Formats: sequence, structure tokens, C-alpha cells
Amino acid sequence: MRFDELRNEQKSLGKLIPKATPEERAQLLAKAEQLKADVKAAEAEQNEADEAAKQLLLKLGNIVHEDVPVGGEEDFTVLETHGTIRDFGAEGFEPKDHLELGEALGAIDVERGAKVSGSRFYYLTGVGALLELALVNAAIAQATEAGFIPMLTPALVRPRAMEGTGFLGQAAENVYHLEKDDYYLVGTSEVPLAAYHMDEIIDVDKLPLRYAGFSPCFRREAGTYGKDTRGIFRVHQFDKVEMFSYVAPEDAEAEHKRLLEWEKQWLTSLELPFQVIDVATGDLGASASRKFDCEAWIPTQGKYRELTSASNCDGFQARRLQIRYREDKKTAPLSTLNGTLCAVPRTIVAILENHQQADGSVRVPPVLRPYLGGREVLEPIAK
RNA sequence: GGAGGCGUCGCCUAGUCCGGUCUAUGGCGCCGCACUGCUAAUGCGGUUUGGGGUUUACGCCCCAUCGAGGGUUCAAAUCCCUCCGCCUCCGCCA
Repeated sequence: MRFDELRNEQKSLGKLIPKATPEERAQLLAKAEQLKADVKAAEAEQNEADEAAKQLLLKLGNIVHEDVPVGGEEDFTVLETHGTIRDFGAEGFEPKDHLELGEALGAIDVERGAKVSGSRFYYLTGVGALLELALVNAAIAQATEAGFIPMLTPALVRPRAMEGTGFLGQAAENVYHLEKDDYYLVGTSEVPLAAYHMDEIIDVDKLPLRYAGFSPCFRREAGTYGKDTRGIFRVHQFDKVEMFSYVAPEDAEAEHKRLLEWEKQWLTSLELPFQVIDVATGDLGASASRKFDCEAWIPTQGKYRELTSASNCDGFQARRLQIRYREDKKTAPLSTLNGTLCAVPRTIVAILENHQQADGSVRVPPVLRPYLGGREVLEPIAK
């Protein structure tokens, strides 16, 4: 530590100067002048090295878990399937898609959404609005029951929070930025929940820390032209309940499984058929070492579509945000994990389509009924 | 949007005008010890945080740290600049 030594020398010298006789003083000052230059040079050298080390660290993507399937978006592994896909043919009617159902229920208005804000915007109206509130309440209730602390988070964040969570890398083009104020609109409350403890050191016996965030989410959806253009499956703004955990590194993998279990519990309570996939390497992004998605069956598409996603970020975000834990006087980056509990519009899509009945009404799964005034069925409204 | 005030080691606080004796004052709280049936009170000692080094260990040593970052200077809590946050007043407005 050359800088430390020089600095120490400079300090001791500084104490002598005020006490020195005039003759000594001139000599000391000359020496101090030289020291100043040395200290400055040593400091610059140290800063440079620190910065280089930091840049190298930031370039590191996460190390992918060894069990993750190698390949692109289509190369995922199906881990499990749950629930039963309905046979509408046997029931004697053709399923309607969520938009047709939603419009008949007076629940979704995409036309006026487009008029006011453009494509991929929508209004949730009447029972649609109530359905969102019911979903959010039920999701928060489940999370709270599981020990999560409910959180309402900022939707606008500073660059550091965005960068620290890994969203200014390859995902940057999907992020809204307010140039005039240099704010970013979050695409998920994962961002403010991760940054919540930035620059903090957390005692190991406070872990795990679990938060359930609810916030609007904004996504530019760049590069998705022509994809999911109908209805509210893919939109620029939506609300989401997100689970977020801070854990000790050795507990990260187990926590990842727990997050997945909570997501399965949620989708099961909504009585939706779904499968769990192990997302392939090419679709992981920089921050996750492994990602499990739960995909619900969408009848009119004839396939499973992503509803929730649970990621293990290990120390990736913690390193960038300087979030450490302390154990036996040692500090080290902890691990962060996140998992969707309820992304509202997609969940509404799945509920409308899977629980629709021949007359265009939609059965309300029991878990939501307490939050919908006991309502068991949503009925189409007269035009 | 305009004007002003403020930010000190858990909490409160001295220090900033006028740079060095600040190795940052004092109180509260907390921890340890002593003393007194217990409690309380009293006395003595300790108590910022982070990084690094060293030790079998208790510990010891070095650097940084007075909201953050730059600058001036031989030397910065103190002077200058930028930024962040909090408070007060005015204006505007859900």
C-alpha cells in the first residue's frame, strides 16, 4: 500500500510544521511539497487500478447454473405440468379469446387505450378493474401469509438502480428513459426492491429478507412488432406483484425453489393449467444464473405462455449495488432472487380464457371471490 | 419555479466565521467492571463505520470516513465548485 504509507508520512509531517522554528519550517515545507506530488501520483495510480478492477467486475455476466439447458429461446426443458387442459370440443363450444370475452364483460377497452396512448395501451373497465384489484389483493395476501413484507415502490428510479439491477445492458432498449430528468421508468418492481438495500451491510441473521412489491411496470417492447398484437397480452404498461428475496449465497438455490413453489401455489389457486420450464442459456439475460418460468395454457393460442418467471441472480445485482451481508465480522455480497407472483394483464388473459363458459360468462376461481364481493361468475353486459 | 436554512462517529450536540494543537467535544443510550440484600443510584473503563495488514489468541498496526464527488493548500469537518437529501417561506397546481 504505497499510497497509505505516503499519506501517513504526509500526516506526521503536517504535525511538525506548526511547531517548527522558522528555519526548520522552510525545509519542512519544501519536503512537504515533494510529498504532495508523490501522494497525488500514488493516489491516481490506485484510483486507476480500482476503476479497472471495477469495470472488469461489471463485465462479468452471471455464471450459469450447470443444469440449465444450453441453447436459445426454444431450447427450454419442461420440468413439470400441472392442472388439466379443458377440452372445449367435448364441451360443445369454441373458446373465445380474452379480448372478445373482455369486451363482452365490459372489462377491457383497447380501442380507447390506443386512441389516448397508442397501441399496446388499454383501459381496464368495470369488472376488469375490479378483477385486477382482486388479483392484487389475493396475491399480496398469499405473499404476506408466506412472510413477505408488502411494499409499494417508486416507479421512477435513478440510473444507478437501473444499472445495478442489470437492466441497462442488453435490456436497455426496452427501458423508458425520461431524458430531461434522467429518470428511468421501471419495467418491474424488482428494480426498486433490489436497490432498496443498496450500499447496506446486512447482518446474516436478518436474512432472508423477503419483500412483495406492487408497482406499475413500463416496457417499450422494442423488437416485438407484430407479436401478440391483439388484446392485453403484451403491453407497454401493467401492474405486477413481485416477490424479491435477499439471502446468504449458500441459500440461494433453495430460495429459488421456494419462489417457484409460491408461484405454483398461486397459479394452482387460480385453477390455471400450467407447465414449469427451465429457461435455456440463450434466454437467461446477464443477471440470472438460472430462471424458471411458469407458463399457463392459453386455449385460443393452443400453447403455454409465460405468466411468471423466477430468477436466481446470485451476487450479480448485490455486487453492483454494494449489498453485502456480515457473518463473523466478514462481509461479502449476498444473493438476490426475484419471482413474479402476479403480472396482472397476462393473468387476466389466462383467467378469462380458461374459465370461460359457453354463454360468454367467466367463472371466478374461489380464491378471488372474497375480493369480488363474493361474485362467482362474471356476466356479459348488455350493449 | 423563486428565496433562505440545515446535514458531524446509534440519538442529541460542540467545533466551521478566522485551515494546523480535531488522534472530532459533551450528554444520552449501550457494553464491561467495582460497590451496595435485589432493582435503582454511584464510580471507573469502553463504545463511528468500512477496507487492508498482523496474531494460536486477547489484541495490535495502517488507510479512508464530519451527506457525496471534485478543487485550492505543505495541511480541509473548516475555504471554493458541483451534486444529493431534509426543513421553512413564496409562487403554481392536483
